[in-house]
Amino acid sequence: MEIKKALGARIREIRNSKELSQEYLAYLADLDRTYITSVENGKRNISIVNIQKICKALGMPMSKFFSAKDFN
Amino acid sequence: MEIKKALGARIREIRNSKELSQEYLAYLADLDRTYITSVENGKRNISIVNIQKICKALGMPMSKFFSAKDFN
DNA sequence: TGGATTATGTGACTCATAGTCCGTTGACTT
DNA sequence: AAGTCAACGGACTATGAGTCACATAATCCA
Repeated sequence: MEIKKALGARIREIRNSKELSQEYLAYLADLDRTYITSVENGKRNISIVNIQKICKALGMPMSKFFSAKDFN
Repeated sequence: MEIKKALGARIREIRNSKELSQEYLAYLADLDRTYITSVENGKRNISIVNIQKICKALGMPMSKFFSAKDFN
């Protein structure tokens, strides 16, 4: 899968597993709700700083975030 | 360590272990030579597409790239 | 049924910065 | 001296960050 889509899908997967809304995740990560939407839908080429923000908000270290087989 | 610096240090570590010059890595990754310099020195907020390009050029899956303890 | 709320998606926009391309400098090597 | 490598700077263009108004669909409940 294309990397932006893989990353978005991974975020959505974790967010759903924790039963967080996009809006609440956005609040936790200090990002805009619509920005989270577009990232999850693979429309943004997100940078490392925002990846880290989202990982922190999801309560997951980046090492674990990227340990999914999508990133092999 | 701050994320941009950690990521730059990680790239440099792997690049050196493979004995590649910045210029040759830039060529492999289809990026600019001066850009690799600034990324390695933690000055750039690199995006996921370019992280993937560099990982491919280094011959390392992103999952392994981020498995270093710097990213916990 | 209909209106209120919640969650998500989209297009368009501004602005800061990502990223390129030119060249220079200094350290090290042969 | 000449070559390689890393770092840096200026000027430039491309693009990501961040936000907004608005749309859609689902759910709940009066």
